[in-house]
Formats: sequence, C-alpha cells, structure tokens
Amino acid sequence: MTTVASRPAGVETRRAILEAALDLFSERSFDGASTRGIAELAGVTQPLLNYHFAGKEELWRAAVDDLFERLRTSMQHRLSGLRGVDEVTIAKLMVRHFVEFSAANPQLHRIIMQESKRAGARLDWMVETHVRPLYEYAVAMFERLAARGGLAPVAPAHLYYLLTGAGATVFVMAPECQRLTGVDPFAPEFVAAHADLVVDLLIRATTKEPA
Amino acid sequence: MTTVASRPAGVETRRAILEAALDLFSERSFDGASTRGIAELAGVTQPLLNYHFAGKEELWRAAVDDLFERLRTSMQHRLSGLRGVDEVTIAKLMVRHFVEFSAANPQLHRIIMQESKRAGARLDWMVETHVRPLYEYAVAMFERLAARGGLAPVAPAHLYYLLTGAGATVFVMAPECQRLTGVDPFAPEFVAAHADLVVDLLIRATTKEPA
DNA sequence: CGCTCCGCTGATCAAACGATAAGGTTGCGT
DNA sequence: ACGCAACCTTATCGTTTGATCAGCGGAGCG
Repeated sequence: MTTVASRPAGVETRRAILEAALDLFSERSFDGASTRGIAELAGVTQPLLNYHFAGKEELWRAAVDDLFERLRTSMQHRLSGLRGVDEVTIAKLMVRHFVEFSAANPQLHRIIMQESKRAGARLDWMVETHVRPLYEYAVAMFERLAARGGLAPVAPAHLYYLLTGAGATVFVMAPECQRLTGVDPFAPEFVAAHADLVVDLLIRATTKEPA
Repeated sequence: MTTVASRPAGVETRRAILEAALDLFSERSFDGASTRGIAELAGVTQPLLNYHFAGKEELWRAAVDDLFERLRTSMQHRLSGLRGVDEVTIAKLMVRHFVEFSAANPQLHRIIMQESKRAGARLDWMVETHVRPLYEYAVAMFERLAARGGLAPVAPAHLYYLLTGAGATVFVMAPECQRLTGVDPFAPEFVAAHADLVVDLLIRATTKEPA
C-alpha cells in the first residue's frame, strides 16, 4: 500500500523528459519551448508529459528543481573535501568550482537569466526556493573575505552579480562566443583560464585597492 | 517621385511599434513576444505590424537595428568628446559609458543574451551585423591596454565576456536583483558604483598581477 | 485465470499564434 | 474636385499551442 519501491519502469522516462525539458527550456525560454518539442527530444509522445507532470509549468519547476539540486549537491560535495582549509583558499576553490559547474551545466544560468528578466510568479518561486540560499551563501563568503584583509566597502549585490555575470556569461552565450571569436568556451583549458580570472577578480575586489 | 520626405504620419506609429517590440522582445524573447502583444503595447492593431514591417522576423531585425544604432551613436558621441585624452583614461571612460548605457538600455543585453544561447539565423545575422564591430573595438582597446603596462597574456574572448558579463548582468536581471536584494540596480548611485567596479576590473585584469 | 492498476498512445479540443485579404478613411498633388 | 497613394482597421485564414479523454498492453497480485 505504501508505495515503497515504485515500479522501475517510468522513472527513467521521467528523467528523459526532465533532461529534454532542461535543454529546451534553457535555450528557447519557457514560451519558446513547446511541449511537443520536449516530448520529441525525449523520445515520447506529447500527452505523456501531462501524465508525469501536472502541466507545462510544473514540468518547468521540476526541471529547475533538478538543476538546482545538481548545483547544491555538487557544491556541497566539493566543500566537504575542504575541512580544515583556510577561508580564503576555500573561497577561491568554491568560486572556481562554481565556474566549472556553470560551464558543465550552462542550462542553469540560461534559465536563471531568462526568468530574471521579467517579474512574475516563476521568478518569485525561483528566487525564494533556489536563488536566495545561493545568494546568502555568497554573501557570507563575501563578508568573511572582507573581514580578512581590510574592509571592502562594496555592497553584496554588486559582488554577487559581478561574480555570476563574469563567471557564467561566456557559457550562457557559448554559441555566440564560438561564432564571434572562433573559440569553444567549453574547452577545458578555456574553462580553467576563465575560472582563474574570476577567482582573481573576486580576491582583488574584496581586497583594499592600491592607491 | 523620389519619396524625398515621406508623409509625417505613420513615422511616429512606426517608432511606437519599434519601441513596444523592443520591450517585449527583450523581456519575453522572440518566441515569447506575440505580435498581438506588441501591437497592444504600441496602441495599434495587430495587422498594422505587417503593414510597416514585412513580418515578425523583420520587425525584430528593425528593432535590433535601432537598439544597436543607439549604442553606436552613444559611444561615438562620448568618444568624440575625448580627443587628446590618453588611452588609458579613454578606455576607462568608454567602459564606464558602456556600463551606463547598459543600465539605461537593458533591452540590449537582454536580446543579445537571448539570441546568443542558440545557434541560428538570427544569431548569425546579429553577430555579423552588430556584435562583431563592437567586439573588434573592444579587442583593439584590450591590446592598447596590454601594450601599456606589461603584457597581459589573456585571450580577448575572456576579457570581452568578462567585461560584458560583469557590466551588464545586473541590469539584465534587474527584476531578480530587486526581489533578491531589495536594491534597485537602476538607481544612479548603484549604476555609478557598478561602473567603477567594472572599470577597476578591466584595468586590473590588463595589468601585470602582483605576485 | 482474471482483475487491476501503471505506463503510455492516438484522437481531438479550444485558444492563440503569424499572416493575409479586402475595405475604409485621410490628405496631398494636379 | 477628383484621383491616387499612404495609413489603418475588421474579418478571417491555416497552423501550432497546451491540455483532455478514452482506451490499449502488460506486469503483478489475488
């Protein structure tokens, strides 16, 4: 009666649908991605989406949940390996890991940027459910860094959007970068170099400027 | 015979349509913005869009043309007032002006980011017509800065997306910033402070790092 | 064996989409 | 004053959208 172990079938098609939804939602936006397109990409029929999820909006939420969950566990797993390391090094490595995650999962910031352009129910839900915890973690990190070498009189909002903007934009706009510069931003060396730059940026921005 | 001066009527409704198209395209993306919505926002009927423009795609192009033209003239006008100023100061002031423009016209980077997520005809057109000149101007600026104090071994693609990402993301995501931090990124003090940060970022990124 | 859910499909709906066709009004040129 | 464009509207086209419904097959339990 209590469905302890659900039938093994269906759970993997559900994942396929989520995967397809993530890809299409992220690169075509909520309105631009059709449920038929998602179904086709997932290799199922369109009404099946309404069987597994209550509707397009809830499918979107499930996909976003999944994506942020990946980020959360990835960050947490990285952090768990850094017990005892000093705070500045932790901050550097976490920012670096964040940039690498943004390169490996460009859908994250594609969806965030898409929804953040417009006030509405989806943005409200996303901010309160997923973005705010991330933001507060970042703010705490900024404060620890500032308390270190001299106080940086920079509001956290500046640093947060400076950091995420600088770190994620190349990967969000990867097709343009490819076409414009001929460089593939997903190449491992590019990701590493970019992460270095962003880490430097953060450290310098939270350090007393040279006169 | 040669339509020297077109009838004064119609030209201002055309502008109203372009204005509405810019707002809706930028915050809802190409697919998410309906021609009916644009028409309603412009205060006209929907078939009028097809009278003034050949179709939705061409309306989008006209709106994007208009937006980039604003950027171009704004940057050029700023530059024209800086004859004789040294290169580093020019670079600083131009970057600052770019950030201020991005705050005053968030539609620009909203549309750029939207289209840059996905390869396609619209992205190709936009890159070749509008983005590449901007990119090449930025690259030339990077090279002048690097030739100045020590060589910065950073590929231009890194700097370009670092700069645009850091400078424009807050304004692109203004609704989220407002909701998340309570700060209005369009407030003049915020824009000024953000521009300062981005300018510092650029100068430091193109200067030899301290060991 | 037979019953019953779970997973899934084909058919179809109303609404919204971009686009076109046809007609009306205005005002300048002659 | 007449005509002819320019400008704009109403009506409507075919397509695509998200969503619903009825039903099929197969696995598991009785």
